[in-house]
Amino acid sequence: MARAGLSAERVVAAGAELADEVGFEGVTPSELARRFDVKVASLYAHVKGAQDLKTRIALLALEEMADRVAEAVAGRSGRDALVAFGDAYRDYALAHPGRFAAARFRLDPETAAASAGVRHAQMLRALLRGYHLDEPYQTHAVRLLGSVFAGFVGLEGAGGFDHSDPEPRQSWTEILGALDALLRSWPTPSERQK
Amino acid sequence: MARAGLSAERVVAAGAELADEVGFEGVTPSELARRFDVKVASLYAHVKGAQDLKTRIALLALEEMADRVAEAVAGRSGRDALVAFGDAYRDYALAHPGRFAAARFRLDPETAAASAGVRHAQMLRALLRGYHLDEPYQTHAVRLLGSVFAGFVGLEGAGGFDHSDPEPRQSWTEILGALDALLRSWPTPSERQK
DNA sequence: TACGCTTCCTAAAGACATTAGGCAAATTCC
DNA sequence: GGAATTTGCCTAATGTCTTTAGGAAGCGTA
Repeated sequence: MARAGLSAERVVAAGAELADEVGFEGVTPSELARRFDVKVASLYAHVKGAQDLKTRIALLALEEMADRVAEAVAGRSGRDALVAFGDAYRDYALAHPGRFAAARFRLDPETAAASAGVRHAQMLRALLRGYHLDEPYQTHAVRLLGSVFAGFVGLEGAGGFDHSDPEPRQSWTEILGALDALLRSWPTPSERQK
Repeated sequence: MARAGLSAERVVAAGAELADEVGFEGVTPSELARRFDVKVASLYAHVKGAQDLKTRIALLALEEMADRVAEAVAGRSGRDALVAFGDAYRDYALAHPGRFAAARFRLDPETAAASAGVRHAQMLRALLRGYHLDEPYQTHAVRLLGSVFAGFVGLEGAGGFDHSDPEPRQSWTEILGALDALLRSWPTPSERQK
């Protein structure tokens, strides 16, 4: 009885590949076992179950995204950093739609707190240092950027921009530029006086 | 053999209720049949299958959201309309998380084209008339607003804002205000000269 | 009242997730 | 190098879900 040479890492990595091919919801222990040419039950030696598998893929995706973003923004600041951050995020999602969907998988609070998700937030805050925002505007800005990134990329990936004309890429560039301007003037002078 | 009095409408409505209770992915023909105290196969007289059921719930949610937004923005313009739009959208998602998730269910292109999803885009464009943007900035703006709305509400609903301090509501208000300012100065004077 | 349409049923097949228990391959230790 | 142990993969079985086929009973209508 030859062994397939599985391991938790290989199973999760294959799950991530599978997600990119067929969508995150198509990632099932059964399909994965088929790809490894192994019986389903065998996977349970490496992964606790379907939930665990999805969670691990989500964690992997969060790590990978955080790594790419970190590399992209390294040595940049201000608008350059904003664009680098956004592009790294979006490029990852376009290249790995299933992993990106996985990264949006709901994790329980403890798992989320120990995930690379916190690095994402930290990097956003680091990016915003270049804009000299005081609290609570810094938090508002983190949420705004997170919302725009997740929202735009999610809609683009879901085909939400398929039936109107300019390339999504153009809107993306303009939006990043506008966000840069917005952050520079936030809070507005009139609000600063309060 | 007493009849349960089902119909496609009742099944879909119950499916929407169920989605809000247990999440959209928890909506299954089996669970629905249990709630109606009916055998699973009976549902197939009203709905083609699980996919059809989910699609119909998605369409219902899109309709409901569009109706609420339409009522909220009626008679308003500019910043008032923007805030009304955003609040109606967000309030709906908070009150009906399962339906909101359903509205983000991927529909095939023809179904999407015939759905209330197009009303959403039309209403955004109508809203933006108050900001006098020329193409392609109007499209960029539609995409920006769509991204912020979907992104913020999605993250909030997923608990993404649970571990930092200001209430999401505050960030939301500030973000809407900032978007209003952004749209007013978009494109920037320097870009207008090009 | 008898007809037909619709609603709901039983029955059955196929896919997936999960657990229990067994055997063989790899690893470790002498 | 061989024995002991750990580990990887298997068979078997159970329960859940989806879907289809075909039958019987309620409901409206002629």
